[in-house]
Amino acid sequence: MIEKTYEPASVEGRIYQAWLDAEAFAAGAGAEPGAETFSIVIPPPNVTGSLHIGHALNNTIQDILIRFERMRGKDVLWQPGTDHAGIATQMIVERRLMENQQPGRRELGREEFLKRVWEWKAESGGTIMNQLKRLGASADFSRERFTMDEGLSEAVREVFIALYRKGLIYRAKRLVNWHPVLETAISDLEVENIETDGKMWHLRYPVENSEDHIVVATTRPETMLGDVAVAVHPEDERYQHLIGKYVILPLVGRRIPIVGDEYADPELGSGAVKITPAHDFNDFEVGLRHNLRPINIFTTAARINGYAPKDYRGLDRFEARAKVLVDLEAIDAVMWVEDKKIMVPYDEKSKQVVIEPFLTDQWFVNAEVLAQRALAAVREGRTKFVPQNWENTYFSWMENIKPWCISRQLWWGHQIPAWYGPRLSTDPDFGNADKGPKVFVGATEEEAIAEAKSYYGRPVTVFNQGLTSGGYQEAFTQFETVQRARKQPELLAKLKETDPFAELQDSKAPIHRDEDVLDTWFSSALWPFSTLGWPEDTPELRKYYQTDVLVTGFDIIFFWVARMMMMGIEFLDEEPFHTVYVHALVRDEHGAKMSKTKGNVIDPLSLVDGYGADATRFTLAAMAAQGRDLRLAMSRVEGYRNFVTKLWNAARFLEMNECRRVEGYDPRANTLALNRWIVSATHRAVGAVTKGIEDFKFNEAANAAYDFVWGVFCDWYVELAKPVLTGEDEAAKAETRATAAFALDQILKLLHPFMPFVTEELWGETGKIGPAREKLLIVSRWPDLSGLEDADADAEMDWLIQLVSGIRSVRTEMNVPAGAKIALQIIGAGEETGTRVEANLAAIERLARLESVSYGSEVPAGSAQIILGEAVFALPLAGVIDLSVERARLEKDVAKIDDEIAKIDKKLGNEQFVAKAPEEVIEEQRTRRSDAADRRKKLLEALARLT
RNA sequence: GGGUGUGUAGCUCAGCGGGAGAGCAUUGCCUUCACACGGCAAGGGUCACAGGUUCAAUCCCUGUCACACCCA
Repeated sequence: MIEKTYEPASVEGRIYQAWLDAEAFAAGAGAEPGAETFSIVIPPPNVTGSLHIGHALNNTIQDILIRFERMRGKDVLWQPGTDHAGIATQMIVERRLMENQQPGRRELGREEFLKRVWEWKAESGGTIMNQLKRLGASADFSRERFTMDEGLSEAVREVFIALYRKGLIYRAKRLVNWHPVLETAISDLEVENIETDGKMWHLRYPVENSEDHIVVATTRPETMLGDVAVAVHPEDERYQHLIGKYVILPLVGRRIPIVGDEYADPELGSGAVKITPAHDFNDFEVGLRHNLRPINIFTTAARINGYAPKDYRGLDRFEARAKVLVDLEAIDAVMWVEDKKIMVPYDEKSKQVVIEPFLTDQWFVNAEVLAQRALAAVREGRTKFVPQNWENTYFSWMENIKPWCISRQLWWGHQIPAWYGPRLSTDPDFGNADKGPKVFVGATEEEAIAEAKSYYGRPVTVFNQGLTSGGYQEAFTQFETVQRARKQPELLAKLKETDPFAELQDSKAPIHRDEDVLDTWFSSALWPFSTLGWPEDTPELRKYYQTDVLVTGFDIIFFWVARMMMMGIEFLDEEPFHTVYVHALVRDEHGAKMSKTKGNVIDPLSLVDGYGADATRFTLAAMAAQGRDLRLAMSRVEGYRNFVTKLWNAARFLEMNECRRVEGYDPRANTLALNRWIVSATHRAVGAVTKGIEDFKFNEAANAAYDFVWGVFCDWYVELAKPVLTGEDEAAKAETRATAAFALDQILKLLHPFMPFVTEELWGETGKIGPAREKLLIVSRWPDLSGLEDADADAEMDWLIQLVSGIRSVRTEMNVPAGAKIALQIIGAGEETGTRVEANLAAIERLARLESVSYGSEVPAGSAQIILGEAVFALPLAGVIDLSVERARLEKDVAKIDDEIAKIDKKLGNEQFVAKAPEEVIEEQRTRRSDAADRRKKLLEALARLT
């Protein structure tokens, strides 16, 4: 027996376990032999994360696609897993250490610290995957991967080395976005520019050997300590005479040139700008154009370093600003100050730390080269965006792609497989500080040592203690000193004088591994193939790559889509997916972005707790219209919870009326129009839902299913079936029972991708009686009712529904008490109407609450009249109804029809319309006009009869 | 400043060249033998504004206004 109420909380866990026990999520589960594949890789969520509503939408969509294709018999893989979220995870663990008053990571050392991170990951890293399970995600969790797994790490090393050898990865000194608290480079995508109330200081710099001065404007006065030039627009007449002259930098005393550069905007401020290449991206470019050597005045913690005057050293950047301003005031160098809205780069996560453009040695991917094929793939349609307009976002980012800084000054991540050593004196770059040390890249230390040995032609020593501790730096310096000395005999002789063994000091070359790790996205970019076993040539890789769809939010196009495309094409010569489905952002009811600080976050798990996973999923699907944000209103969730209940109760009703599935039931053999119709209507619904999912129009699919199940099956089929089920005609009863059970089966299948739990539960319940179920619903076949359309039955039921609705409307408008049974008299019925009335007599009587149905030749006086087709359906209510009310009702109908006729006549009377509109449109208008005219005539007759 | 998108019923949103739709909310009736998380019925819209294209515009084009987001 189906329970009286459906309680998601008590059902969902059990059903989910049943799927797991049946291994229904495993790659290829339930597939037809030799079926084509359908695969999706999850965009890997952060291992530190927990499920938010965006994940819920993202994964609901993936699960709908996966369950749908699995039911269509495809060989399906949904690959789950998480990424290691370098910065976020390291921060969490460091914070935990601090909170527990344990030693920090530097005291612990790399190895011990990493042990702690792995411990934390083991402890709470599974959170988000477990939360996905509560949503009903049918990913193959037996294949769950993590970006730091050995196999995936091997993929990272392989890719790094391959790109390095191709020259697509290089090391360079560049300005990067620097996080001065974490002391690491971060991606430009992790920076959020926030408009802030700031100030613009106008500073006066004296021109050398002159009474003249030049005024520069800046929002960051402290960076003046690192100024190396002043730029003016080359065509700015005010300053042309100064180009080539020098100013003396106040407080510092440095003599710096005035250069002409178009970067200086004559309209802005004074038209002159200070140039600080080490601390501003634009200034860096200006510096390159004018061969200005950047002066970095900050330490990695954004304190003033030794390149600035003594008085400022050790101050942090904000203290330095205050002091610089005081000191400039003192020499009267501050001309004036204005308030100004300025864009300040903040760390995107905390929005607390101001990010610093910082000049350091980092590893970069030459993304511009990799981007070319990734761009072509989309331009040439091998990978499509849905909705298509997201292509523009992809193009604009890819076309303006910058070198991708992939090194991070962290410990948690894939340590860069690069070792450094001093250069040999024979090296063309020997002694060139800008070129940095000699680099050896290898998958293992052995490989790196081998590389180094062949370079040095002598043994090497590997220093692992790090640059700061241990003797590496010392050994490096000694090696270089000897190398330098070898070039100049007198230097060597001098060296030998002080140290007889000096020459031995380059007998062993010191090398040292890069301490830094790679950007997390470097490994995420490989996800579509590294999770399938690459670089091994595995069966899974051959089978499931190329994957089919990447489902993602638009904010992630740059993060994942672009990088996965570049890497997939580079290493597998094929795009990682043929379709990118970009879904909406979930906002709150009023359209605001959800955020913890605003406190308007809707926790998907609390929705699951309150309304059930099915209602939560259905809501997200039903609201996932393309190209629009999704405002989540609780009333909608509640509405779909009601839908789940409705389905449950309908199934319960069928069970109570012994609507069992029948072995060998053939819908083609149905005789009753009611049954032929519901099969036909189910066929239509299957078509609409199928098309919706295929086209990624999940809202259309969900609404089609909703309308059919509630609006057609429950509201009409079940109601119309009631008289049959309680009637005497055993054959009709048997056919209706079997058909109802059959239709419910199709409904369960149709709804399964959206509402997996309640449908699987009902599948089980209805499987307890009648023929045994062969398998779980999750691996059952998607409905195919082709050939079961039935236009005659559709027409008859449409007529019946119109008749019943018509009578109901009149009853209400005439204030006939709901409980009162009334008589119906039919006048002027043709043969077809007569047949239809007879065939559906019981249903008409019941649904319209009639006590009798009879035929007459005249409409009884004082009747309410319903015009349907050629016939008049009269409700003789003399004495009960108010004739003036009935007249008003009919007149209103006439007015409506008149309006319509007038509109059509206007069209048909327009010569241009008749001449230019397509024939079928004109024909349609003519048909509509004649139908309307017929109806109008009947209504007028009915009105005439009233008097 | 550049780009993208959105303005349709009180609210949340579909539709997007030829008959204005749904859910919720509202109003009235109904404790009818699955379901009050229900049933039946009803009211409610110059489809932001102004031009244009077209035989025909809520839908296409241009502009204006408003809002949102992305990139500088």
